[in-house]
Amino acid sequence: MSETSRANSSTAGGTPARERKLRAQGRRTLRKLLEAGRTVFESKGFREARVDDIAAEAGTSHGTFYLYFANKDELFEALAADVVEEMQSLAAELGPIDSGEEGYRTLRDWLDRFAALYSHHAPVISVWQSSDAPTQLMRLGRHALSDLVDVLAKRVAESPAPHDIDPDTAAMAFVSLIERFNYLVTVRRLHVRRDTMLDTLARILHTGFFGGDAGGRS
Amino acid sequence: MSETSRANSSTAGGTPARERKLRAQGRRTLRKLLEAGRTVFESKGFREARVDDIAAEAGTSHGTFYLYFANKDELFEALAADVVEEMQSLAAELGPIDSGEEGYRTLRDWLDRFAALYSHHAPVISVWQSSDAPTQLMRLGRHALSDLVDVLAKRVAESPAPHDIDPDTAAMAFVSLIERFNYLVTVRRLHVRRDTMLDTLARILHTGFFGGDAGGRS
Amino acid sequence: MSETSRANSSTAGGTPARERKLRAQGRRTLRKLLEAGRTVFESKGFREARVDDIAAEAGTSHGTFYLYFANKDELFEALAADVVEEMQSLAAELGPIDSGEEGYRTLRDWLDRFAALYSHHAPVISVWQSSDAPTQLMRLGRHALSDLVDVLAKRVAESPAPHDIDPDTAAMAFVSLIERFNYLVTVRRLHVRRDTMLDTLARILHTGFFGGDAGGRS
Amino acid sequence: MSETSRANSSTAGGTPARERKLRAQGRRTLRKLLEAGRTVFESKGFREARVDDIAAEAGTSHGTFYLYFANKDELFEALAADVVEEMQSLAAELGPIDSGEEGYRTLRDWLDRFAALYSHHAPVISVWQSSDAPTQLMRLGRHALSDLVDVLAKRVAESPAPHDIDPDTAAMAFVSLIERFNYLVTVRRLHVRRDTMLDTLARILHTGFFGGDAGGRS
DNA sequence: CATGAATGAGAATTCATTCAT
DNA sequence: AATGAATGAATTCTCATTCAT
Repeated sequence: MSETSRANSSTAGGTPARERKLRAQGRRTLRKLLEAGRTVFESKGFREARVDDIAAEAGTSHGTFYLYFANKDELFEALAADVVEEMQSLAAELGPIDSGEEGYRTLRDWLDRFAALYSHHAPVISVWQSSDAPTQLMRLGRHALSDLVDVLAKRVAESPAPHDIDPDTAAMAFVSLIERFNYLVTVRRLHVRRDTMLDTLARILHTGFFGGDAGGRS
Repeated sequence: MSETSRANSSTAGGTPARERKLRAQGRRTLRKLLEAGRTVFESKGFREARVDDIAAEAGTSHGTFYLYFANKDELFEALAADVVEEMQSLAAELGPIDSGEEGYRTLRDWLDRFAALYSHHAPVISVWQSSDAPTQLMRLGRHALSDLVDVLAKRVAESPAPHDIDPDTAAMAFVSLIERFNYLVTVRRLHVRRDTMLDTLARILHTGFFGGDAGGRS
Repeated sequence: MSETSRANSSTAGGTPARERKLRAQGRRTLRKLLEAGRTVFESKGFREARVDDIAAEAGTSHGTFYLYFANKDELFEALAADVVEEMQSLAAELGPIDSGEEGYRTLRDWLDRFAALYSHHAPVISVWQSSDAPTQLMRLGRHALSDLVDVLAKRVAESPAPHDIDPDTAAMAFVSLIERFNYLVTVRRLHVRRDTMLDTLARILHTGFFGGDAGGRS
Repeated sequence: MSETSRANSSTAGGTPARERKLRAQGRRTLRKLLEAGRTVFESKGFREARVDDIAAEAGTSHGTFYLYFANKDELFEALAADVVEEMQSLAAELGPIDSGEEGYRTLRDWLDRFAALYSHHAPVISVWQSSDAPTQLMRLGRHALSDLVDVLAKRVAESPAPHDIDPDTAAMAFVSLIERFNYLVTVRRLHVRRDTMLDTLARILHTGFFGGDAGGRS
């Protein structure tokens, strides 16, 4: 069950697209452009992605792009909308984590889902985390992650953590760790076996943040 | 003692600078350009930084820049050289971390030094971690951090960590956490009190990675 | 009959042009740029020709140029391709020159055709002969002329020339004379009546290189 | 005796130099700059020659150049002055060429001297012949060569040349041939034995322009 | 005298965006 | 709906020339 539900992949489109009613062909082109955007943003980053690259990747012409999006930012936003939403529901899914084995499993499963989400949306998320985006767009990203931070802060606060741990700070640290780690694996293509990754991260996070007993020592 | 010794800030300069003999004034200008680079890279990121911005910040003219560096990359490299070196010596400083209170203190001190290094070199480090740099430059960054990862993997392996933790993976997670956290604080200007930050991170990392006892629960 | 057939003037275009499919308008612009190149190269020489000048002369904007050619060199090459070809077929046309009146007429006709070719392609040829072009481009020119030198060497060797004449050297001398003379006339605008020019050159060359009898002395 | 007398190599210098009285060291630097100019102009042509290149070649600093010459043009002019002078005296040396063996020898000797002059001054002359120079400077060149053309026209007119040869046109052709041929040999480094070259050119020119009997046919 | 330092007017090129077919 | 064509602002880099030490 490591797939987050993302039934209706963004069919939004930018301002130009919304001002017309799209027919079958139009919707197809729109989808191709969104997909192409994902691909190109991932490989080149936001600034380096050329509208031309995206159009070429989508197999349409340069001008067509502007039939659907007012500019690059809008395409990005369309992609980002999805992510924000998914990120929020993922945050919502994160229930209390107790310090026992059950908490460990809950956490591990959740990390699995987070990894799945990340790997699909890496292009967008990694643009957020770089300073490589117009400030405008970065605000989106901040919102997406801040929900997560809030929930995490609550979970940490609930747990029997050491007294010198500040929940908000801890939550930020938690997000830092998983965001960046997934970035290394997904974007920088550092190879780690999925199981190893989940075992290790879950154990560390459970122990470090949620009072988990480190269990059988080696 | 939260300041790393960085007496001799890079006075290297790029190819053009090395091909001339600099007099007092020249050396001064070189230093101003390096400093300006740091400033501008920090506020705008590598790609968005204009050579013009840097020159203006340094209070020199456009063309003067090219008297000292062949291009933006070279300026960046000059800055990076410093960081690589400091990062390596910081890695070397990280001795064994035991699971007791002494290990905790060692770790906390080291994190303090890391934060100091980061805050001074944020512009450079944050460029490395974004995909926002020519691949050429990123290799530098990879080297700098991989030393750190290696040392950490060794320290984790030594410690009485849970059996399902893979030291290499853990090391990556450790670096992810501290790099990104400091990024948020330094570049994104998220406000956290220094003490809170050190207490929280040290406690979490000690507990999560080095078998530290979480100490007095709340 | 002093016009060489050059029906299909180069419609090639540079790399960017070849990567798009040109419509009627595009082809027109391409042609205008090529023609503008010819004009500007002729009046300013290769190095002094500004891409802006060429664009202006073609009545298009700056950026449009780069829709058709990657840079000045490519435009030049497109022009040069034509010349090389024409030069080679002109070389092939040069049959044996006997020492009698018929040889004289053959030679005079050929010089006429050479002059026609030269006047149309002066901008390109004169760039070749100056050291004023990237070495890359000069190689093209060397090939074009060396064919001519080869044929001429053969013709001179066939003719009853004095024993102390080296055919290869003579061929070079021949090409030197006609190339430079036409340069002076075409590019430097030295005024000489066409007939006078052809009469004089044909007579001199026939006598000097092909054993022609100087005919009725004055 | 194939060396033209060029006892007093230009010691003129540009405006700045003339406004000061040069002492020993100054004169030495001036000479080094002139020599460096020759070298650099030869290898790169006028436009491509950088003041920096010249200064470096002369072993002085950038700024020093401007102590002696107001700009690149002036350096070139200083070099050219010599050539004009030598060219004129070489023109003056060219006496009548009869159609016999004596005329042949006279011509051959003169060509030898021309070749010597050319090889020493190739940088300057080849700049003249390219369109690669400010029009200002080219006028100089035109003067230098036009003297030669005038003398040659006279010599051709005197000789028993065919009636359809126009002396002025012939003179231009003559100059074209020898200028360009020497260019190929000197600048483009086409290898031809000196004797072969002189024999061939002298014979061709004697026969073609001065009614010389082609002598022993092969 | 000599030389390092600084300047700024160009020149080439790229690319997002608008337009016409 | 699609696409080729055109544009021009923005950017990097070069280099002749002037200045200060």
